[in-house]
Amino acid sequence: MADENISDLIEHYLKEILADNEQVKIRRSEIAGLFDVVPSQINYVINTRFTIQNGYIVESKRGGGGYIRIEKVHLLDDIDVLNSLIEAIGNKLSKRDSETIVQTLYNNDLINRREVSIILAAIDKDAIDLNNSDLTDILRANIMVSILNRLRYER
Amino acid sequence: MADENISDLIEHYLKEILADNEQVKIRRSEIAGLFDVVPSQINYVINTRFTIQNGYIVESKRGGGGYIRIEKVHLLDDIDVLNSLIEAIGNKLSKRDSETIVQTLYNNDLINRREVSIILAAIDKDAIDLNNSDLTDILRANIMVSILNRLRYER
DNA sequence: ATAATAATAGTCAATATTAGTCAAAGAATT
DNA sequence: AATTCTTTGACTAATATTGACTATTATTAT
Repeated sequence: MADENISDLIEHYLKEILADNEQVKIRRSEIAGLFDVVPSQINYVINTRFTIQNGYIVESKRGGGGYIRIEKVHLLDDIDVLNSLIEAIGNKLSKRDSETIVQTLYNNDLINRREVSIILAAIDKDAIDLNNSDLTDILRANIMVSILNRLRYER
Repeated sequence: MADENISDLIEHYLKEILADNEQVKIRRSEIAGLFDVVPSQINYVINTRFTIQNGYIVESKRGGGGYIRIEKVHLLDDIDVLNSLIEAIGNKLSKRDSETIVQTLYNNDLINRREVSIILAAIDKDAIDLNNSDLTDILRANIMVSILNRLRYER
């Protein structure tokens, strides 16, 4: 415990609060001041230690009264399918593969018919077409991964 | 929810009244005085939080006995809601407006909580960010319109 | 009636107050 | 030595707050 760096200390500080609460809402500069680090280090801690993979979602607001809120989410038990799909996607995804994935989700009862059509609408060719098929495949991958990550937990 | 900014407090104050009433009629300077802000901040709150997309119409009158009236709007049916939202989007859509739209869909029972989160995941900043904020707004608009169109006959 | 004045609300740009990004430098680990 | 992780700070972005100026409507005076 003695040889922790400051990012670890900040991480533990926040997780201690999260042990008793579903969420923690902070003012970035306040926490930075508390640990005597620059404010952007708080972002570093969040980006490296409070990711969705770890079961946290983060939202924030700038301007007066701004904040960062970290929320603990309950990761579902049976998410092997999702994890392997996310892994398999990588950074590009063809239309054909995306349809296969949606079908897999449906077959595994991870989404229903309505959700199928919402997801297909989101990655619809016309919606994400930018006259650059590489870019379209990248976007399709990003959007699909984002949705799959969302399906990993419930609130 | 103690440490919100003043604009949020004003928003909640008005929405609390609107929870029990179809409309609320205020004197701008009175509300400004109540929260100790300049009168034009009331306009800021209205312009950012009581837009037509959020299901409110606002009308006002100047001069003696002047007022601002905020009214909850009743769209006739689901199709109307979807059409007016699609119309309002145009070809670009900010993150803030997109969240308002999703909220409106939910308030009108057009989507459920899970669908809210799937849609938000689809238009998540990280998913559709291409280092070009104009492009991001265009993509967000495209995807949202695509989903709204799907919801028109998926029901 | 008309003109002047008072009493409102609206607009817009400047400023303040937050958080986010990114790349470089430094430290720790392999 | 190379690689990865941490720390820092300059710059950017988003949101809120403020106030000077403008526009509209009502009231009062002539």
